[in-house]
Amino acid sequence: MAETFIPRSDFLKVLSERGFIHQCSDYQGLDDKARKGELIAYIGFDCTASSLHVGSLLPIMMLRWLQKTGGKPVPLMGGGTTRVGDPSGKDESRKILTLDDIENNKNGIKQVFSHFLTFGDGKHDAIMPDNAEWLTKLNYIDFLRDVGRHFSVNRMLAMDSVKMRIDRDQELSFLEFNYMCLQSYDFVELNRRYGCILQMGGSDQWGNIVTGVDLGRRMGTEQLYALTTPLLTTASGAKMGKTAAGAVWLNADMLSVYDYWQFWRNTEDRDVGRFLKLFTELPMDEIAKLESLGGSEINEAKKILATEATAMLHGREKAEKAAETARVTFEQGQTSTDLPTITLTQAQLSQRIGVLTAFVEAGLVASTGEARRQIKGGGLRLNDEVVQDDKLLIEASHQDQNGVIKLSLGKKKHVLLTFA
RNA sequence: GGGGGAAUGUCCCGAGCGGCAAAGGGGGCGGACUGUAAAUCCGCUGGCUACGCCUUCGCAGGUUCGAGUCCUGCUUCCCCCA
Repeated sequence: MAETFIPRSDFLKVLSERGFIHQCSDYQGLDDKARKGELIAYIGFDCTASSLHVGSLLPIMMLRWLQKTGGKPVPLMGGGTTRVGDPSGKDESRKILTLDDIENNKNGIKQVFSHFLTFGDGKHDAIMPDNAEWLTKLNYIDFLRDVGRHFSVNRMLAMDSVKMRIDRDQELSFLEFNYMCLQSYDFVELNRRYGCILQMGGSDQWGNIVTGVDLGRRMGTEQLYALTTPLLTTASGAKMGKTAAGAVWLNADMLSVYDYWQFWRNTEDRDVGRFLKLFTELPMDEIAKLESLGGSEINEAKKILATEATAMLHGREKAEKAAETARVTFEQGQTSTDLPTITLTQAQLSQRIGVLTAFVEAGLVASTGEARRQIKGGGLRLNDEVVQDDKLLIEASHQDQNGVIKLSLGKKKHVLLTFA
């Protein structure tokens, strides 16, 4: 952010010292607004998957801080815009989702927000509109006359998201080309309906957001503002939120609390401080202490990061439990009964189960072929013993005193088998 | 409308004189080293009832003992000329 600008509002002060800010259309103007009264701000969320992943956490945290500093957060469901598809930052058009998919995705995504925001009818309570409410009612000719006339195709062509596609000779359909018009219109609509004056988002949204600010001016709203976050990558340059098993989902039914905790626990050293600021609410001086830890002591900071971040999403109790499970598993080398568990039948056990099948059932490997290869590479363990023989049969004698069998892939991934 | 290219292992990029489960990267996973980190080194990276069988190179046919590789038609994308 602008070096010369020193924010005075609580909202911008927090965001800037924690590293949330990449660009703002008018720091001073926004700061003044935030100081004067209640700031109403929105962030749009596309309904392209049935859960958000950690990549969306940054914007969600901004809404949370907004609420904590006296503003009113408006997470906007993109039920309408998702039917069009945002071309920003993508070099190929996305598959067109069916309305059913979008509706299902929306329901999945909604759940997450209640963990981070307080909803209700109060002044500072969050509200969650869906842009399908107004976008699907638009009449084409009316929209062109009232809104479309304010858009300059010349300028739209110059925008990064569009230009990139054109420069690379990649198809950009008229449908997608309209996305920014709809997003811009959302901003105006949210201003009219709720008095929302700020739109936030990732840095890839900058173009779409300022286009909305501009549209507001032309359509006679009060002054609107744009604020974006930096694109979040790990210190080694990887995109945030992708792991082997896929995305780091926020919904517990798609990624267990324990795995979520593990995701944060495995943060690179260099990222610990940055992540503590962005994804926890620990005070800055405490974070400063944690990030100054050197060598292996930084692991303590990682555990705190993991527990704090997990507590915010899944609750303190579950987070502590995940931390304890990890402690028992990694630091004492014991089998915690709270590790992810798969239940098979007693009948299956009595007929004995091939190791390969067992690891596939446990979800640790995708196929028996992969299990075979992992065995060759020494990557599979049964009750902490390296599996040598791919013909090994698992039977009752492998159960511990609690009737549990532990399967591991590598050193970090463990699944327990129980029998009912 | 005419001419010329391209589509490869369902993560991506990308080689491939008719014998190919298909070179090489990237990414990912596993191993070693560590601190559940990074860097580095090594291995693996179609499926299965597994010394065998099955399915893969845009789609559909054809030639051949044998086709990713040759021929025909189709689809999609790119380039040049109109």
